[in-house]
Amino acid sequence: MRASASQARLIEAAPVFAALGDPARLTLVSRLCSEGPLSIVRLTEGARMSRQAVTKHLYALSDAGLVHSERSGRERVWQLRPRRIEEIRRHLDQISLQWDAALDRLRVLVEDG
Amino acid sequence: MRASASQARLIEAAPVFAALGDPARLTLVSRLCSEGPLSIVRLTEGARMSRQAVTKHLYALSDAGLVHSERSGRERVWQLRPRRIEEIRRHLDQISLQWDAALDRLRVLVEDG
DNA sequence: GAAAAGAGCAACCTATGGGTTGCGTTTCGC
DNA sequence: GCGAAACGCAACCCATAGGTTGCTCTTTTC
Repeated sequence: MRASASQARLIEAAPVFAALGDPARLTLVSRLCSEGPLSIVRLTEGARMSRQAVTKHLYALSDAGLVHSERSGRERVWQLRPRRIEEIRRHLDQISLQWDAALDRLRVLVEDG
Repeated sequence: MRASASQARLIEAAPVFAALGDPARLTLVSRLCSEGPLSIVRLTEGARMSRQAVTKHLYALSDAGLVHSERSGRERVWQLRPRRIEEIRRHLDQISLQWDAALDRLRVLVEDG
């Protein structure tokens, strides 16, 4: 494939990386990973910030397609989006392959880390 | 391993994700991937911004350990940091494994995407 | 040795990200 | 039906990320 094509695909990943580029959001993702679907108040417990801040982070993750929410009674329950996350994984794998290829090429050029 | 341990490791990755969370920086990484070590003017060619802006992005990537530079005569040449990038790959793989485990668990709970 | 190429430094500007607070609205529990 | 719980909405605040411009300094080049 041409470099520009793989580059375009790489750049599409920017919003996802950006969404994951915040400790608070990574914490939320981690909790949804280990604890399953949770409401906002649940997610706010243990987080060192207000419910509104948590909500904003959740919508940021949602915009990147990483999580998904649904109203349930007076609660809104958030959970990971498996399919989307698998897509991203494949994306990362693809990037990794390109990196590997690039690194191999670079190792031929120079031999330091 | 305990959830808090894997969570701590995940959160350490935040600065790296943040560094990659910008289209301009992903473009720079991509170019260093496909074209090898490049000077600042080279990297500025084709980029829709000033040399200073490119420089700032390069130092952002450098702070995350993704690239590395060296003065060569009147030029400063930037390149990827293979070892560091491999570390990050292993990191991503680890995160992927955790995600897979979590997704398996979630699939047991609910059957939608 | 003078001009030009390549960078570094610093000041500055603006939009936005991350956070808060206050208040209104819906839903649950008794 | 009434209070409390869970949330949505909106305004606001502040730091900083991302970008520019202008000037200086060093290194090539001819």
